[in-house]
Amino acid sequence: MNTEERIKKQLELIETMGRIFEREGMQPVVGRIMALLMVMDKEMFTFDQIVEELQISKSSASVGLKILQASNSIEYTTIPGDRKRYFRIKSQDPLSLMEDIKRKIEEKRGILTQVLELKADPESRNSQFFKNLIYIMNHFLEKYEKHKEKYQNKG
Amino acid sequence: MNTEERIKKQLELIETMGRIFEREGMQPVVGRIMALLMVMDKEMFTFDQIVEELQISKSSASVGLKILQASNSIEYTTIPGDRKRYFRIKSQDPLSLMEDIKRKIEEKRGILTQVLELKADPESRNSQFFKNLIYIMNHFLEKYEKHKEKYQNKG
DNA sequence: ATTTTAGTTCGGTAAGTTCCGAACTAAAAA
DNA sequence: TTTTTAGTTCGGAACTTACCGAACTAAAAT
Repeated sequence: MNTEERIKKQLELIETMGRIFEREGMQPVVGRIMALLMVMDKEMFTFDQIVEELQISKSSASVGLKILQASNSIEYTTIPGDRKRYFRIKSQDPLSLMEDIKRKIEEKRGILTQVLELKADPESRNSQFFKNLIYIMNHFLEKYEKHKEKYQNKG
Repeated sequence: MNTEERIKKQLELIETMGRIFEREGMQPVVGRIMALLMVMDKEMFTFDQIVEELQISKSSASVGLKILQASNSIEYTTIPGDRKRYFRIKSQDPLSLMEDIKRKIEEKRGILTQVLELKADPESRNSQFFKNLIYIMNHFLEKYEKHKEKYQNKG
């Protein structure tokens, strides 16, 4: 694959990823900024480069970048003697991805526990189903913790 | 806690759960139908009972129930000599919850793999970060499979 | 001192979503 | 045969979101 082909595919991937981020609740422009910062060979973009590359307004870029910073997804560095901000994705601890998933499972478990506590009949069809769900959630959360420990110790 | 208190809390929980489902992409009415079928002591509701209980229009109920059936979240039974449909949540295999999570991780891994393949420099900051993410995803997917097997064998 | 750079903030608009009521249908009951 | 029941479908109103352009600001360059 030559460079030209590669760049074309990268641009396509930005659209695809943008839609995935959108499905997860980001607004379209925000998702595409995130995707841009992830896929291109250049990994630091200035405000104007983002505006130019994605063909969006300065205001959308400004708001979008603010949202991504607030959600801890990107950061910027500055170069002395250069007024521009250079934006890039924030490379957090890779485990934080798994921690997000864990938190979501815990949230669901919390809700199901409340539902169960409020049931008149703890043996009803739904009660039993929810007990099962909670059981499996506990099982996997437990296993997850063990593997996290191992992973952290080994590095 | 007496029955009255319990029912009041159940109604509150419907609102809370509705908002959680909303955050996950359901439209408000759909989320509240789902929550209703989950939390109340009665676990089978007719169309009219849903309309009445949630104070929504018949059209919203009709569309909402169709969406929930299409997404495999609810089902209905009928009673011979009774024209009404009795809707209830579908209690799938509890593992399917974990399978959903697995699929999402796999999807993300697929995208990151594509990103990585299109990078000019496979040792760039972002490339390295993505490699790390993919590594940890693989690690946990592998462990997940093992535990699933164990769980299925034991029951 | 004034112009340029690098953004931010505000107001409005276009598009999309969500929901409702009214009119409809198909089957069962009267 | 007419009426009732149990929904469905359609069109549009009300609201929300997503984005833009224009006006603005604060710092740096000229």
